[in-house]
Amino acid sequence: MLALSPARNSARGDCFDGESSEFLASSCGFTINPEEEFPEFAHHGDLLDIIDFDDLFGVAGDVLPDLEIDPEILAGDFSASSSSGKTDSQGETNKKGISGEVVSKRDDGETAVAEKTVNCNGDSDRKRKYSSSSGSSKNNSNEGKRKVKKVDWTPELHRRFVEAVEQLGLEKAVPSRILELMGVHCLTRHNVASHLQKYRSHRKHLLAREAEAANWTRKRHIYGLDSTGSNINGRNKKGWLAPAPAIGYAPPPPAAVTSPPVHHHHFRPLHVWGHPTVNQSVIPHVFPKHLPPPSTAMATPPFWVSDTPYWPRVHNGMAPYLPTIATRFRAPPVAGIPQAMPPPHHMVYKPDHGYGGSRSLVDLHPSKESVDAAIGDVLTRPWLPLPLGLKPPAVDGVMTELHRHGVSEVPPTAPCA
DNA sequence: ATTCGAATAT
DNA sequence: AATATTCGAA
Repeated sequence: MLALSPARNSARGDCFDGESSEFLASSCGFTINPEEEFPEFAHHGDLLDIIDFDDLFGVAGDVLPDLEIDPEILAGDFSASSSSGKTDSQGETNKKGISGEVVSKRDDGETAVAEKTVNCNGDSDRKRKYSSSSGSSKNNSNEGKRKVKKVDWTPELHRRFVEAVEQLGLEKAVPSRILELMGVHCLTRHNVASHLQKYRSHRKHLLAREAEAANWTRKRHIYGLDSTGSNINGRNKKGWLAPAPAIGYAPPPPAAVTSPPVHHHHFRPLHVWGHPTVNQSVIPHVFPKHLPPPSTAMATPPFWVSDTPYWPRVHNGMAPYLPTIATRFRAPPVAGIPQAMPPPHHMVYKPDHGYGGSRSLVDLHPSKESVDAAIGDVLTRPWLPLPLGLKPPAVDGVMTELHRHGVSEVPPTAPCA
């Protein structure tokens, strides 16, 4: 019987090291598009018969990764793989053993973590249905092998990715190291590199915009919204969270009054998208095998509600990705700004794949800096309306204070337009 | 020879 | 838009 595990990357199964696989398995998603990849079969229909789509896409639901099969693999051309065959790409290909077990053949030797046998076949039973019977035309030896074409970067995967990046520090966050730390066997260095590229570019973008926005907002926040599209939480729609300042920037203090009950988990789960905010001192070098399931992660308290650094100290050199303090500035909820209404507590996390994480209520509490800035603004431009929450002092109080300072006469008010 | 990462392709 | 592949450079 021919197991149909992909050359590398399996849709599910033990994509990760150790025990975490259960919940992470779902993260190991790849996509397959039978119609596209097996045109010839599509006509005959036997492929369709063979494949149990329900099984594939239905049951597992969102968890089940989509698989995209590489035609060449289907054809049986295993070794050649696709592409021009740069040494690079092939090196990481996992070949499937006779048993159907995937043998990792990564080219970066350093990996120790991941080598614990990556069996990206956890799902092999299901996949097997695919290619088995329809023999490959070219090379029967590889019958049924499907090369997974695309990796679906699920929130969990991304989380691991980000965590790895954080642990490494942006400087050292190169694909091979990230891969290592992630401990996801079904990924290749290329997969990671690609994701990294996107990740960086998103960040760059975000940072640039945020800096700009912060600037703008800082000056004009009394009037309204930040025009950037970033929400006040610093996360864009896609959830590529803007990084926290690298150095010397203390996280905002927890909100005193409004802060919801916060639980301090020692192994605080991470936000799915963007930068997980990990307590570096607690998180093991290797990704914890007992990472809590996504559901738990969603209830995660805001990053700064902990004694941990918001952002791992990063030495420099990665300047392009480092935000400035200004970029972290958040306009306080002031007059005219819709965000004044705090979100319900349950909105801490949004499990959609939309990469959109929302922060908890506490997150919205203006930082001291923000408040100071607001006050500063008011002092600078007293003619503008006061932000919500700021009340003018009572006349009596002012008078008293003036008297105390030796001012007994106050000129008549000259109403400003 | 390997790995990175920007550019480019799908 | 997301991911893969290519390709020059370190």
